[in-house]
Amino acid sequence: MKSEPDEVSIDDALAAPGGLVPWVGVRNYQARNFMRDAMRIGDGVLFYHSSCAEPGIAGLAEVASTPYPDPTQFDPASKYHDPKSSPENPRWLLVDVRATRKTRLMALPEMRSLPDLAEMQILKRGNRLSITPVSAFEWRCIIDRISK
DNA sequence: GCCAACGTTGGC
DNA sequence: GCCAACGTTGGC
Repeated sequence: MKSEPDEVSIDDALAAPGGLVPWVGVRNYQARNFMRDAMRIGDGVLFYHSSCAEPGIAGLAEVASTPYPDPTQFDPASKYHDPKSSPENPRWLLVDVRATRKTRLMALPEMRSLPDLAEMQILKRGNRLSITPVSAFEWRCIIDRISK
C-alpha cells in the first residue's frame, strides 16, 4: 500500500495510537475493490513510500479492520470530498491499517533488480494503483531481505 | 518540472 | 457505447 511520507510516513503510522491508520483518500475503483473484496484482518501489508526522494518499502503493517465507508468523502472541507457520494450509498471504502514495524528501506531500484519480483504488480510498467496485491512468494522474498 | 501511462468524463 | 480531451499519478 502506497503512502506519501509527506502525508503519512511509516514513522507517523507507528506513532499513531495502536499504530492504526484509517487508509483514507483512495479514489480509484480497482484499489477500492482490493480493500473491499480481497483483504482480510491480519493480512500482511508492505508500507511503501511514494512520491518522495527515495521511493520504496519502508515498513510492515497489517490489515486491522473490515471495510467501511471512508468518512472524508462526505466532508466538504476535505480534499477527498466526493459530492457524488452519500452516506446512504457510499462510493468509497477503506480499511484500517496497523503499522507493525519500520524496516530498512528497500528502494525501488533494488526491487527492480530482484528477478523474484519481476512479476510484482507495483513494478509493472505504467502502474498507478496505490494498492496492489503481493503474492506469497514475493512477500517471502522481500521479508527475507529486509528482516535482519 | 517533465512526461509516459492510465483513468475519467462527457458529447455524440 | 465510442473515443477525444482532459486530469492524475508518480518516477525521474
